[in-house]
Amino acid sequence: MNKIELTNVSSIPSYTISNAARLLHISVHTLRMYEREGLLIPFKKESNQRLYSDKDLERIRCIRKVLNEDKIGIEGIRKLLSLIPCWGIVKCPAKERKVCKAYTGYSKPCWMLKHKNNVCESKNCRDCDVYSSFGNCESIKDKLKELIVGSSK
Amino acid sequence: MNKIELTNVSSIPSYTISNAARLLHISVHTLRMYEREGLLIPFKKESNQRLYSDKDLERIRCIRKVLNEDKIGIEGIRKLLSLIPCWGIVKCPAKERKVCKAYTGYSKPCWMLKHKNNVCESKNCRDCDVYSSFGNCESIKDKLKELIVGSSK
DNA sequence: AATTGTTGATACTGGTCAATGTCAACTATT
DNA sequence: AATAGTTGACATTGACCAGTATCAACAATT
Repeated sequence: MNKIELTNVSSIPSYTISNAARLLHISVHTLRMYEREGLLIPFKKESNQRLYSDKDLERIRCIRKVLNEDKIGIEGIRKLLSLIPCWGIVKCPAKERKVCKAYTGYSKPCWMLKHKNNVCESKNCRDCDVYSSFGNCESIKDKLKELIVGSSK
Repeated sequence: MNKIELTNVSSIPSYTISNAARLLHISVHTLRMYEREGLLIPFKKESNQRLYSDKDLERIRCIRKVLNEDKIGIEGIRKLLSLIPCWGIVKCPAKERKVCKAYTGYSKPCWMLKHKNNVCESKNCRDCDVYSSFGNCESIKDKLKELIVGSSK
């Protein structure tokens, strides 16, 4: 099911930053700003050049919808993202959780932190399920629904 | 444990709106605005007069911190509040969830909706644990930590 | 060689919105 | 009767910020 979604919207990073900006009708600068603010993790070549996939573009459209239509600022989005229960998604051990700022903190999404000595260390955040929880606009709550079953009656 | 917290900060509604405004150094108008925007549910007498408790004041201080320091707007707070997994807190049956806008929607906290034919119908939102999940500023994530245990290793 | 990319800094603009003020008509408290 | 509360509407203000623009120095792509 996740596999299907992944193939429906291509995750292959193929657009340069200027091409991506043209497709989205925004400036190159704005794309870099989103990245600096922690909302976006584009693919990077060895040369450090950014490349964007269709999935990235979808995420950016979502960011812009929230910013422009819902009138929620970048700081607000970051707060929303920091509510994503990464510990439940990547199944990090309770021992690691205790000292992890993604678990104990409240202001930054996990992928903005330097993760050392835990299950995330070897992971690439761009490809992580936690980061993708914001792939489309309602997905954070959908992820909560998945994780919190509550009464099964 | 919850009992202790409840008695530490009084939930007894004792301040009139003008007294509450004076204590918080804001205007009466602002208090009514927060209420209209769905961030606050003051106690109401039969005569419709609002009364605020110390717990209410604490919540309002939290709202103002998020608004003024974190620079998240009212709409953003509402989005945060609508992420509270009420279905896991009040243990509403799966059958009810399916047709409940608090579960299916993404933009309004449950207490802003008219709830009919479900477990919430008889409840007073002001006293509900869901509404209290925003009693202090970090409590939404803390509630998620409670509900999502993840790996128990 | 020319284009397109990278970094970081700095400054400006236009629009949005939290908050306040004020008006009017009414009701409850004291 | 006077005070303090309620509702709704409408206008204003001041601050913030998303987005753009433009520097400069440099590296990679084509």
